[in-house]
This record gives sequence, structure tokens and C-alpha cells, in this order.
Amino acid sequence: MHRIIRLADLEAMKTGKSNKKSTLSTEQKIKEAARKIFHEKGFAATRTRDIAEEAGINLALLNYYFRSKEKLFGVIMFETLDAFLRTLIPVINDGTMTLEEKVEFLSSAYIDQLIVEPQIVLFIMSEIKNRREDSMLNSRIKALLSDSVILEQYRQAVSEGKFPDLNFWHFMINVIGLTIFPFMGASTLKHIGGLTDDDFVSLMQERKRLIPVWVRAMFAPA
Amino acid sequence: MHRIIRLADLEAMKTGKSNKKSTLSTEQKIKEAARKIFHEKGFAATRTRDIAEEAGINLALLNYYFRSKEKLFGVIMFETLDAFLRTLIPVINDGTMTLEEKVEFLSSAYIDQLIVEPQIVLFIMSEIKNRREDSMLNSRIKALLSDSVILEQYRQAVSEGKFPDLNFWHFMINVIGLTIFPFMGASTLKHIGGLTDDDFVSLMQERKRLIPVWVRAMFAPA
DNA sequence: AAATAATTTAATCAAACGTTTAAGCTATTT
DNA sequence: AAATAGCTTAAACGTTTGATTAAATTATTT
Repeated sequence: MHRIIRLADLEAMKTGKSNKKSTLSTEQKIKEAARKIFHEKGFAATRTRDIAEEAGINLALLNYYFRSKEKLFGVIMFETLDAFLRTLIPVINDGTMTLEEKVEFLSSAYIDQLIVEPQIVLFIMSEIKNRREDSMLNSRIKALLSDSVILEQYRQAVSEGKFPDLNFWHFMINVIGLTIFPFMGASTLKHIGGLTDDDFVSLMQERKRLIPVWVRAMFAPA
Repeated sequence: MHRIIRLADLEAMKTGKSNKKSTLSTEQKIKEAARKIFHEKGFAATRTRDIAEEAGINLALLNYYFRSKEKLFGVIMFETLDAFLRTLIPVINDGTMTLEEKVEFLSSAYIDQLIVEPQIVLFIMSEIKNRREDSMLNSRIKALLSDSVILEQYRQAVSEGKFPDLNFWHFMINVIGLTIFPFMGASTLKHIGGLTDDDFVSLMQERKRLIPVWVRAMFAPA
């Protein structure tokens, strides 16, 4: 039989409220260890014992707090997606920024974010591919992008002849790809290109300035 | 004790020579099943029993022919990288093609290739990240790109003022990224963008024409 | 302070998994 | 045709791994 699981605490955790100091601390230790190892190795290659060791806790505590590896992964995945999309969401439907300003802001914000955690892009894409977790992402982004302000701004730019008449997704693919693709092959790029960590960061910093210029050039009217 | 493994046959296999018809066929069945499942789920999430079932063979045969899951993976990884780089390698040091022609040829060739097997990009990048397998890629590509004709062509274009004075890797990242990035998020893109498989393929086909134009625009002299 | 609830630990379970064994079968060689 | 080498199978072995149990410890409540 299962030991009683305090789902209430899982909820409280999400909102940052908790009645127990030590409870939060242990859960937090487990979550931080889980996040680190899941992000590094992915779900399948991660062993619960590695998470326990990284967190400095007994293996049973992992199941005590999160019931299963699968559930713990779900929590980490949710928070990872949440953190990743937090920058994107407010900008998508912002009516005060122009398309160009959005490109500038987003590429810059995501490059800063990914310099700190380069591995999360590959993590998200790999884990989303086969699992049902994509429903989490899909339902959120799909609703976010269809009938979005940014889509309307793009259509507007096309109809005004400021942009060539290309599918909206070419625009999105290019902006997102130019921004996040180098982080997916970061380690490979460092080795192949003979780049140090600092070299890589410098290159990425440069791209904050370059990507808006490049996008402007790519989508200049024909 | 280990059963004797016929390494000679593994060699013969690579060159396409084999004295036994059925031998090649069984090895081939295992390899094709392994390739399919490894590409789909990655090393850690793949079980040898799944490969055996997919190949329609007894589980023990996998170890009889390939000694271990790890070794089988090594064979698949080598062949996957080999097939993936086969298009790139001859072009890199080709002196008869211009930079622009290379961009045109490579983006077109890789898009055709990835339309058939979209999952191998994510597979390669995920599996290379943590494993030592990158030495396989690194030693090959690093030697390939340093002092390559394409690098010299880029430097030439910069010094002639045909290209802006940007790091060579910006150029490579952008060309490769524009080409292969959309395939990494293919399933997500289909869901979010509400695209059918045909829609996606059409978009990618369009990019064969667009990427050379975009690259020209991005790297037009300032 | 006693009682109760929450947390932590060591030990263990059962299933999953990679691998091996030993026997049987098939094709080739002599 | 007998002998040999190559191929295939069913069964099982030993580990790893996710999960659980029951007891011990700590914190909270009464």
C-alpha cells in the first residue's frame, strides 16, 4: 500500500507557500538535484539514485515527496517549460512593441537566458518529442500563437509590403532558430571550432546585436 | 566466458562482402531495427528486447552478432554520422564551387535528406552531447574544417569586402541552423502551427529556394 | 510532558534489463 | 554420409532500478 502523499504540499510548493521550513528545503533539494540531472541526461538516462545522491538525501525520500520518478519529472518539466516560456508569452500579444522590437527583445533575452543554461533547449526538444508532455506545451503555445498580436503584426507588415509574402512560420523558425540553435550544438561547436567557453559566450553576445540586423535583411521587401 | 564473436564478419559487413547470404540478412535486420529504435528513442530509452522484436529475431542473436547493446549502438552511430557527413565532406574542400553555390547545394541536399529522416538531427545532437562518441565527430569535422577551402573562401570574401567582417562561425551556424533547425522541432511545429505533414514538407521545400537568398541578404556587405 | 504527526533511514522487493548458457537446428565441408 | 562450423532458440542468470516497507527520529500539537 502507498504511504499517504501530501499532494497539498505539492500545490503549496508551486505557489511558494509552505507551513514547514524543513519540508520545503528537502523538497527543494530534491527538485534542484532532479532538475540538474534530468536537464543533463534526460528522463531515460537518469536514475533516481543519482538524484538522491546529488541531493544528499535517502532514496526513499524521493518517492515520499514525489511518489514516482515519472511524477517528479512531470514537476520539473512543467517548471522548465514555464520558466522557458515566461519570457515569450507577454511579448507575443504585446501591442505596444513593433515586430522589430520584439525580435530584438526576444533574441537578446533568450541568449542571456541560454548562456546560463545552454542545455535546456536540447532537453525540452528531446523530451517533448515522444512523450505526451507536448500537450502541455502545445495547448499553451498553440492557443498563444493562433490569433496572436505578433501574427497579426506579421500579416500587416506583409500586406503593407514591408515584408515579402512568406509564410509566417518561416519568420518564426528563423528568429527562433538563429537564437537558440547554436546552444543546441554548443559543446560540439566548441570542440570543432576550437572555441573556449569565453569565445562561445562572446559569439553569442555578438548575436544579440546581429540577429535583429539579419532578420531585417532577410525579410526586407523584394 | 564469451562466445567467440566473428569480428571478421563485422568488417565484411562494412564493405558489403559476406560469405553467407543469411548472415548478412540477419545482421541487416538487427541493424535496421536498431537504427530505427535508437534514432527514435535514443540509447538510454531503447531496450534490446524492443530491437529484437522489431527485427523479428531472438534476443540472444543481438549479442551473438554485436556482443553488446553498447557495441551495436556504436555501429549505428558510426554509420549514422557517416551517412550524415557524406554530403558535407566533399563540398567543404571543393575548389570549383563558390561559397554561394555551396550554400545552395548543401541546404538543398540536407533538406531533401531530412525530409525523409527528420529525427536524426535531434538524435545525433542528443547522443553526442554526453558520450565520448563526439570524438568520432570531432576528429573528423575538426580536421575537416580547420584549413578548409570553405574557410578560406569565407576569409577571401571578407577581405574583398563582399562579406561583412564577422566570425566565420556566425556564417556556419546560420547556414546550418536555418537548414536543420526546423527539423528538430518538426513535431512541435506541426502541432503548434496546425500544419499537416504535407504542409511541413512544402515549407521545407520552399526553404531550399529561400535559404540561399536569406544568407545572401544576411551577409551582404554593410 | 505526552501524544500525535511528519520526516528520514536502512533494508528489501519485484520487475526490467542486458547478457549468457546450453542445446538444437541448418548449412557447408570433407 | 559423417563431421564440422555457423546460426537460432528457449531459458535463465545476475544486476540495476524504481518503488515500498517498517522502524527510528524529529517536529508539532495538545
